[in-house]
Amino acid sequence: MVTIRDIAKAAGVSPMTVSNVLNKRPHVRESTRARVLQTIEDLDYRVNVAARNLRRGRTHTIGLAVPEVDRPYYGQLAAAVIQYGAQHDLHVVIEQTGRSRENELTALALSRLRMYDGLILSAVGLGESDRERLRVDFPVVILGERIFKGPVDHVAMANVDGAQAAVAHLIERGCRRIAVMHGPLGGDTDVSTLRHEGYRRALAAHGMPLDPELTMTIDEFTPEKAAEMVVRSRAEGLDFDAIFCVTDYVAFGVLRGLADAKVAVPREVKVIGFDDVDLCRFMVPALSSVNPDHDTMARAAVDLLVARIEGTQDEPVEIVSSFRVVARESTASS
Amino acid sequence: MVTIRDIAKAAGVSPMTVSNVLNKRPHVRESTRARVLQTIEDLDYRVNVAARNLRRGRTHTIGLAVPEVDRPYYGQLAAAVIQYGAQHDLHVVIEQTGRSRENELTALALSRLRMYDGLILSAVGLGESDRERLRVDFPVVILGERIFKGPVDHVAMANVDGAQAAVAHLIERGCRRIAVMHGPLGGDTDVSTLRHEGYRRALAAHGMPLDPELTMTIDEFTPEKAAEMVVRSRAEGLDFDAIFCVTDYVAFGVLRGLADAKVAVPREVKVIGFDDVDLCRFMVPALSSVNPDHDTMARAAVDLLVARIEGTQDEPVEIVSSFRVVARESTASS
DNA sequence: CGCTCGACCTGTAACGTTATACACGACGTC
DNA sequence: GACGTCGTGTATAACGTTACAGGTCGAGCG
Repeated sequence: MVTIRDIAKAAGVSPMTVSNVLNKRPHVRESTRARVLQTIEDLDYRVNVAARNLRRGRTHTIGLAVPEVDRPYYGQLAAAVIQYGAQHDLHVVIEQTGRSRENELTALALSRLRMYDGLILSAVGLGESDRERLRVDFPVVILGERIFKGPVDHVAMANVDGAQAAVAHLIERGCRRIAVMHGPLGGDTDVSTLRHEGYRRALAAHGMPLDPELTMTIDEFTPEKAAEMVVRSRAEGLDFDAIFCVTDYVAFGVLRGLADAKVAVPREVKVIGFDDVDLCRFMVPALSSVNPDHDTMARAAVDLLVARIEGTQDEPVEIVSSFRVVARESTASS
Repeated sequence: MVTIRDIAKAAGVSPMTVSNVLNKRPHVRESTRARVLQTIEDLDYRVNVAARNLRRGRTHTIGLAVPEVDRPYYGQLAAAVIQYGAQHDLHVVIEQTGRSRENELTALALSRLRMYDGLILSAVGLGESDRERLRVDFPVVILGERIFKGPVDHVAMANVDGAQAAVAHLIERGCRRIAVMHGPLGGDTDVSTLRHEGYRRALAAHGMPLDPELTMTIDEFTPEKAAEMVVRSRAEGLDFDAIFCVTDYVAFGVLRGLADAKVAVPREVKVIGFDDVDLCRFMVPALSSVNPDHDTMARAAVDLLVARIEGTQDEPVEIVSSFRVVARESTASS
C-alpha cells in the first residue's frame, strides 16, 4: 500500500508536508505543492481514511436509522439526508431498524461505537418512556416523531395539525362519515396516535361525532394490510364516505382495496394520505396528501446534527416542520 | 474517552487481554473474561472503530453506489443489500451517482480511498468503453447492467430475455401494435438499449413488423416524462394497443398518462413494466411486470463482493439472474 | 527432579495519519 | 548589526487498537 511516507520520500519532503498539501493548508510553496501532487498522481496514492479518522477523532460519517429504506417515504428521506450530508462532507450509513423499538435503541448504542460522528434516528417505536434512554453523550437528532422536550434535538412533523387539516379538507369536500386507518394506538408519541388525535380534533372542531366503528386499525403499515382491511370493512357493510390514512403507503393499499371492492374514488369514497410521497400524483386516482416538507426536515436534521457535532449547539432544539394539504383527484368533489 | 487501556487498568489486566475478550478469542479464563466484561459495562466502554480499522486494515464497510435511492427499485435494492451485508457484518454506505457516468467513475475512485472494503456499483451510465476503467485493484461488483466480460464480477439482469418475454406476453394477449418506452438508445449496455433489443426480438420471433413510430423515447426515467409522452402521443393520434415500459417507475407514469388521456387499461391498451417493484400490485390497475429476482441478485452481489474481499475469488464471474413475467390486471385479456 | 507442554496472560511495536512545537533562512526595521 | 517576523518546512509524538512473540506457572511425565 502506498502511504504518505512513500510520497514524502519520492517527492523529497517530509510526510507532514504531504499532509499539508493534502489538506490544503497554507505554508507550502507552490512548486512544492505541485511536486507533491504530481508524486501522488504518479504513485496513485489514496489517503487511508481509517488512519485519518483515528488521528482526527472524526469519521465524517453519520448514521441514518430508518425503519425500512424500501418504503417510499424513507427512501425519499434517505436520499435527502444523503444529499445534504454530502454538502457537509458527510457520508451516510443507513441502519434499518425494522420499526422495532428494540432496534432503535440498538442503533443508538451501536452508533456510540464511535463509528459515526452522529446519528439521525427516524424513530417510530420509541416513546415518551424512552426519553431517558436518549440521554446519550453523543450527537443525536430524532426525526419525525414527537417526543416532547426530549433531551436531544428533534425535527418533528406537524402530525396533529397536519392530520387535522387533512380531515378538515375531507369535511369541506362534503364528507360526513370519515374513516381513519392507522396502526395500533396507545403509544403516546407514535404517528398513529398523533394523527388520530388530529382526526379527532377535526371532527370535534366541526361538531361531528366520533364514531368508533370508523376506526380501522391495521397491525402493520403495509398496503397489503390496508387493502385487506378496506375490503373486509366494506364486505361487512361498514358505511363511510372518506378515509384518512396515516401514511401514503397505507393509502396506496386503501386505493387498491377500494378498487377491489368496486368502490369509486372519489365519487363514493374520498381518500387522503400523509407524507406526500412522489408517487402520489401518479396514482389513479392521484392521491391527495399532507406534505410535511421533507426537504426542509432533512436539511434541518442534518444542520442540527452538524451543529451538535461541532459543539456549537447548546440546549436541545425542537423544530416542527410546516405542512400543507395537497388536494388531488382522490378528494375531488364529485 | 474511555479506552481499552482504561479498562485494562481498572480490571487489572493488560490491554491485550481486554482486546482478546472483546474479540472472543480463546485463552482467557472465564473469571477474567467476566471481570473484564463487567468493567467494560461499568465504564461504558465502546471500541474505537477507527483505531480497529486502522490496525486491522479492514473497515467492514462497503459502498453501494446507486443512481438514486428514492426510486422504488433502488430503494428495494438498497434494503436488500443492507440486509445481506448485515449478515456478513458489513455496514453499507450509500453513494448516489445521479445516473451520471461521471459520478459512477467518481464512486469507483472514491471507494479506493480505503474507506470501504469493497463497492457494489449499480451502474447505469457506464458502458462497454469504460471497461478498462473498471480494472481497479479493489473489490468491485457491478450490479444490474451488462458489461460483457468485464474485468470485474458482475451480477446482471436478464435484460434482453426478460424484455422479450414481456413483449411476448403482450403478443399472446392479443396485442398487435405494441409501443415501447425507454430512454435514449445508442449505448451498448444500458437498460434501454438491452430491453429494446428484447422488444425487437419478441416482435421478430412472432413475425411482427418493427414500427419506428411505436418507439417512445424519453430523456429521463421519470413518471412525469412518461405520462407527458403518453398523453402527447395519444393526442397526436398515435395508435397502439400496448406499451412495454423499460422500468416500472416509467410504467407508473404511463398508467397515469393513459388515465389522463381517458384510455382504458387493459381494455384499450395493455401495459407491462420491468423490475416488479413492490408497488406494482397496488396500482390500479395492478401493473404486470418482469420480476428479475432482486433478492437473489442482491445476495449474489454481496456474496461475490465478500469473496473478493476475502481473496477467495479468482477469475471475474458473471451471474445472470433468472426472471419471470408476472401477469396482473394491466395486461389482462379483455 | 528436571523437562516439556499447554493455558493464560503481557510487552512491544506497529497501522498511517496529523497536531504541535520548533527550526531555519530571508527580509525588514530600528 | 541585533532583533523580530514571516514563510516554509520538519521531527516527534501521539490517536486506540491488535499481531506477534514471548513469558510465567502449574501439571504431567519419564
